[in-house]
Amino acid sequence: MNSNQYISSNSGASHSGSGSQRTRIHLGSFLPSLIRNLAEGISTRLAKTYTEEYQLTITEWRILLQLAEHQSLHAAQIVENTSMEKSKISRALSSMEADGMVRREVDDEDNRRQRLALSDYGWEIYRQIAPSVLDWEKQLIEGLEVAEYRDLLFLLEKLNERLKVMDKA
Amino acid sequence: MNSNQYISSNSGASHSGSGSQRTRIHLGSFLPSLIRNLAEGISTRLAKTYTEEYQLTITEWRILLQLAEHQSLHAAQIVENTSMEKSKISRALSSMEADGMVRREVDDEDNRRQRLALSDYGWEIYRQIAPSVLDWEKQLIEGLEVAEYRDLLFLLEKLNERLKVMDKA
DNA sequence: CAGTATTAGTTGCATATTCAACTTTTACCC
DNA sequence: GGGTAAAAGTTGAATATGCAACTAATACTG
Repeated sequence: MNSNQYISSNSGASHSGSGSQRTRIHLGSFLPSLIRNLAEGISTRLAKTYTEEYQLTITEWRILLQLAEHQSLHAAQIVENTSMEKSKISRALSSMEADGMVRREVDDEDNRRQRLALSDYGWEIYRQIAPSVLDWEKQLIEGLEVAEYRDLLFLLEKLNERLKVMDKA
Repeated sequence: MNSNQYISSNSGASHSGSGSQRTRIHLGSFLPSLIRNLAEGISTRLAKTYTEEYQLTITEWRILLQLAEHQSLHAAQIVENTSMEKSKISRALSSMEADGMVRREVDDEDNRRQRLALSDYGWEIYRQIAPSVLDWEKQLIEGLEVAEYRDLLFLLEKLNERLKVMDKA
């Protein structure tokens, strides 16, 4: 890692203790904004890859990704994996089922749940979109050194874990 | 940085070249999803800090942040800084003005634009919310080493730059 | 095993968001 | 300068979203 620029922190130099004296937020180092802005920028641009040619919404695309990754899921697992509202997911799934992309079957083991899976048509759409999406991501990543990319994945994961811990507290 | 876990990359081991052979996306290392999920998780949880006690929407809060940071802006600059839709910002500003948080004056130099600024009341709200928001962020960051935090800021910035470059291409 | 609590998912409804079309003003250019 | 293009915001109308209340099923607990 070769970052040596000075960045003033929102949480103070000591990086420990509790109770914030400072009442001014510095956006240049305010994590929630930085991450959200970046996410929005990435999503918006990437979405052009698939919303134009296919009529997928971003939400549907994200669900498609989940189902392609795990092949069989319950809605609650998608909620867990994506941090999206369950009502949002419920409606998106209905729409995707109506379009024939998704199959839903009541789970034998628990009749409240339903087993979700991509249909053949769902897979077909996925296969058509995935390559250009991967290509776009590749371009994005080419802005980073290999080590930086690895570190980034590690850090994102670490923050996710942190979020979970904070939820419990 | 002490990340030594193996993470398979979506863009292939060589990390160079162009044209993707692979048609399967691995969510564990797919940057758009990882970043978006994290952003969503952070925003949602943090929002509880200010939506419950004040009736700010996330959009309004983000605008508040912008105005507190730059003290005088045009709407277009908020669009630029946040990647939000200009109509979204337009309506949020109207609402914020109606609530007395924001002042809008037509810009002398260009009558299409308007000079935006927080009112005293706007600042008051900001001062009431900022501490707990900073506190929450501090808790989040405490999950990282100091060097990791620095690296993260660096990487987020680098990706933003990369996005801009890609837009031009 | 009865009664209560939890969980999975859906839905009503109010609000928020998007896209495109529009107004007004400024910039460009011959 | 006159005419066209571009930019800053606004707005109508369709859609998406979030919250809370709801149904149905399972889990817990005495």
